Amino acid sequence: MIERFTSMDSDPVTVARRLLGQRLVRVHNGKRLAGTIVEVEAYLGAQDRAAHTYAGHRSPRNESMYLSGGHAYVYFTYGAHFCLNVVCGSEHDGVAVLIRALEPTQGIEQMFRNRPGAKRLKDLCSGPGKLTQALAIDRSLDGVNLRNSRALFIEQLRHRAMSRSLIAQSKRIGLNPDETWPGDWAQRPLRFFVEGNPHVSH
DNA sequence: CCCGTGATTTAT
DNA sequence: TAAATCACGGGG
Repeated sequence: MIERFTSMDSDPVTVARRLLGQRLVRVHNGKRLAGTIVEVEAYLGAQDRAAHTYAGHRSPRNESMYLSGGHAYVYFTYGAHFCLNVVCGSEHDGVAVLIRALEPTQGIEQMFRNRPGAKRLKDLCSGPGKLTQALAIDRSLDGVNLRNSRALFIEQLRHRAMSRSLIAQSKRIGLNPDETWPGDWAQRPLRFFVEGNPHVSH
């Protein structure tokens, strides 16, 4: 019996590390689409220049990032892409983990149909916008509870976090260069990925 | 390297 | 009201 991953109450760095190696599952039109999480980023809330909740900012877009740990925060960006975050901590914290890449494990044929143009398995889920397209994740899933939703959830494949030697760290992707950012927020090693896994984003 | 895309945020 | 920004992806 496979259990759900439910330990999202911790800080986003802890949750980020624990999410690596677990399985994201989407059930859409009666089909199961799933993949192993291989790359994530932590966003630390009011103090974090790169977080949507920086300085306590609130808007219709980011409202669900203030829900309690275990909810989904899905937003639309660059006129084309959806990104999926796992909200962490307690209600009002505004902290989350961005899911950046998956290794596809189930429903792969449907994922290719969802992403016309993708040729190789590696093209399917190797980026935050790619994986939401492959798994048919959009704003209709914003705010769902990943602990009890039947449409979107996370299965716990391993009880302990992945071994430290398999987890690599780096600065987060796609942020403004440091000179425009007071402090070192753009440089902090808040991206975590499975060392050597070919499905990590490029 | 460049550029489309459009919601959101920030400047005027 | 207008302009800039953006946790991106795809194509050279």
